Amino acid sequence: MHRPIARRPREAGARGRCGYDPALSSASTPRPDGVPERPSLEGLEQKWSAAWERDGTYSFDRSAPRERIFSIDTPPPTVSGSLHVGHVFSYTHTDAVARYMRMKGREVFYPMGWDDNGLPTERRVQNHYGVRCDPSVPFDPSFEPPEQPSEKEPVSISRPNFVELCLRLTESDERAFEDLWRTLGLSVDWSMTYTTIGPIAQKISQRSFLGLLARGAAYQLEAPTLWDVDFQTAVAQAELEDRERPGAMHKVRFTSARDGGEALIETTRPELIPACVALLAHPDDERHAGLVGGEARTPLFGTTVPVLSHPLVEREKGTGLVMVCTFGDLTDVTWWRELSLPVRSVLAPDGRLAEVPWGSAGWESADLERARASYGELAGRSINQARRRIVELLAESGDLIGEPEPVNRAVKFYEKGDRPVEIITSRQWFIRTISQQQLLLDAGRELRWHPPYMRARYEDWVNGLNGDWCVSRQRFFGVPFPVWYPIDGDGNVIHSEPIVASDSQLPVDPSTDVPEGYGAEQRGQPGGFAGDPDVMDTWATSSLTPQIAGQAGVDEELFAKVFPMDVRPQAHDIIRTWLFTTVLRSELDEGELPWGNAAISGWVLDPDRKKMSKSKGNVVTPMHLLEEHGADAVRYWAASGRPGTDTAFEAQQMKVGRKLAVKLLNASKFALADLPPQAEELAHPLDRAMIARLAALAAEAEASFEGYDYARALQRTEESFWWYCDNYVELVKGRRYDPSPEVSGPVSRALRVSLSVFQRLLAPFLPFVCEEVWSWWQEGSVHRARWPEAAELAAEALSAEPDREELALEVTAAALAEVRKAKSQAQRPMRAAVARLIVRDTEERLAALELGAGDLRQAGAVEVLQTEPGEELAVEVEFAEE
RNA sequence: GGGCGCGUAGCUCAGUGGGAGAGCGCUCGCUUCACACGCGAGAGGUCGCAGGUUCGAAACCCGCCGCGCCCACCA
Repeated sequence: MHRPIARRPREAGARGRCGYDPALSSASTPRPDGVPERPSLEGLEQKWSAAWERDGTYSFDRSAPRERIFSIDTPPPTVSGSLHVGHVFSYTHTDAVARYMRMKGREVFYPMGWDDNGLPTERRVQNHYGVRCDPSVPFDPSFEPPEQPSEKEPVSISRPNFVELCLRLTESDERAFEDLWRTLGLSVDWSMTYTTIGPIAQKISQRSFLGLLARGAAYQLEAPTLWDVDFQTAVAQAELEDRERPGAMHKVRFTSARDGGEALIETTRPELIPACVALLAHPDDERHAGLVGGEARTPLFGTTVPVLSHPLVEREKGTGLVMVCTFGDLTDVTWWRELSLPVRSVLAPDGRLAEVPWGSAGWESADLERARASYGELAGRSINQARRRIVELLAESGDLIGEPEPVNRAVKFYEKGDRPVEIITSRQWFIRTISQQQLLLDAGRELRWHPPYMRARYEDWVNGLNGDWCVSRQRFFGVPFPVWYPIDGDGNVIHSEPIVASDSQLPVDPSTDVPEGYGAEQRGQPGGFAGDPDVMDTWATSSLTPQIAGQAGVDEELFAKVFPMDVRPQAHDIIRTWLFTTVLRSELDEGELPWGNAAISGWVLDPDRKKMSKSKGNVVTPMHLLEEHGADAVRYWAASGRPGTDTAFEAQQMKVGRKLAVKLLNASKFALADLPPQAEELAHPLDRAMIARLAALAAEAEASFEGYDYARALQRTEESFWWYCDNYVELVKGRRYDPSPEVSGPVSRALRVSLSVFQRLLAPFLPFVCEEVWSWWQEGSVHRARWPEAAELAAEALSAEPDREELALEVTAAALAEVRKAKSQAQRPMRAAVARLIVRDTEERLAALELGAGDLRQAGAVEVLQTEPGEELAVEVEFAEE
């Protein structure tokens, strides 16, 4: 039995009134004739970034109350490196969240910093200007770099002059970065930028250091320190990385001092035999029980060393007997400390074996002449040269047992270095971390991590700390330690009694500034003073970015408004450095977390899933990308990378993003161009169902953003938008063009409301195209419009039978899809007329379909629509004669 | 050695207790009155392997395999 469906749409159901969102109600203002004939993405970046700058769209209003402010501890990119796709990727994530928060009514504190201090800049400046920093050279206010830089004979200049050149060079880098960020559409307030070498950063960094010093949380110590022999500076545990290097295991004979018996050890570092201070066995190792407690003699040098036991010795390794040197690795440091061993150091800071005073205290030998002769073969040589030579000497003396056995082993390198780090005793500044471990673990648990599993990396790191944080570097372009040391009458520098800078002096450079109570002429003189020659580790300043951006101690009112910050966005590879040190400094200085949330982003991998890096030659320059695909398209790709997840670089995804942007242009044009006046309320069940769906969508996108899951918000919104274009828009076309205002008025309203929602939901991701389509019909920036409220949309869509209407939308769209399928399979055009359409489905679904029947007939060009009960949706299509 | 994450269509990925999905790519069709930077359709999967829990598992539990990363060791 065929049952025709009534053609007339049902009367509108009951609906309630509610307070309107300003953006919703502004849709009722007369439409300006702002819809272009051929909408295009071309030039939107320039057009809108200029407009945003002119209108101060993103300027931070510091008069906002504290609870409304959302503050972001933006990562300051290293300006002396070049920008790469990874930057674009992660900064887009932050920007999407910032834009969401702004639309939610938060006043967003979103500054930008430039990390310009540190080694990378130093190296560039040295090469670029042909200069070399020498802190002993006096400041020359009129210094200009040579016109023809000479690499062979660099000009020695003072630290302030050197720093000035660093600033000059980084300034142009910073402009290039800002250009890129503006083109990408970061909603940063560009009046709030800072640099990590600028006076405010220096002042805050030095003041924090002096506070730590006064409270005993910073101290200096002459101690074994990780050391890079090329840069000749101390480095920190956090700056180390493992690299696989080939080496060789050498079996070497020591002799028992008691009976001349053999004591065999295995080592990969035979060049350190002259630095040997003990042999160790495991306490339970029967094999060496006879040796423990006695003494042994080193081969070639005849030094007498104790044989001791320690539980850290591994019995299975080598002979079970290990030589302790000062210092071969970090385990040596542990043994040296725990067993109170002496220091016998052979390695100079430049990575060569130093001259040592054989015969004097600590350098006694059973055969001094031989020790001197053997060591004479090594002194002055580099580590590798010395190793080769001592192997020859050991072979000649018969103390090398068998052939060296090649092994591949992981060696620790300074991450920017070319040779393995060594451990050298020197005087350095430290900040206490070991005594803070529990505090730091508690802080890590209090912090909300996105995604949560990233906390594990932090905890691993804190639990694995093996020494306090060494913060001094024997470099120049960094923040100096604000201390001097008195020089006694005999010319000795008294490091134990540092003269600290007064707070009003900050920032100071002790290499040129003079401590209070002294005159400049007393520098370096007996009875005078000497400036601390070192600078701080770059992380020692970067760890204060919340204080620097918020201008702690400089603009207290601002700082109180933005600190603690809401979120720290950063990549996972610097959890152990930047994140860890920032938590540490904030806990030490402020006694609280620096931020409530840590939003951790992944890396960009090349299509072969390798990390993109300059050395692999697989880096794509970001400006080129933006020019080729457009900023919105690139942002789309970036925003589809989930928090914390490494994402492959995919130009194809950018093309998809561009399609989405174009679709939004065209859908907006369809909805808005020559749109009839809107009615006061919705009238059609399908319209109400669509708006109800949008209410659910807005709620889901909001929940995702609140959990920093911008990717899910984008995915759901995009999915919904395509469904809307392909189904809803097709279904309502007939009513939209209907001459009767009774019909076109309500659908006009539905289109305005729905378009307004999509334009706003997509605005955090596609800021340029969304601003463009918003400008066609709305006042003000979409980026200052209010986020669509689910409750208001639900009220707009209020219906007497919401379930049936929702089902109607679903079934009608599904039936339309079936009609399209039939046309496609019959290879007919979509506008081909259908003489008769029979829809079979369950009773409930057919009852719902009644509500959408008019739209279905129109959209499918169906002349007669009939329904029959069935088990699931099926259609029968009779085409009209052609 | 410890930990974290991942393994779903050719590719990139969503789906976390009840119909195996999206986009891209591929194939076929369509000048459709917002859009050919378009529209419609189709093919394509033992959801890493094995066991368990459950009426029911891609999802939950146990084990294994593979990939990536972090930490530790690195005499």
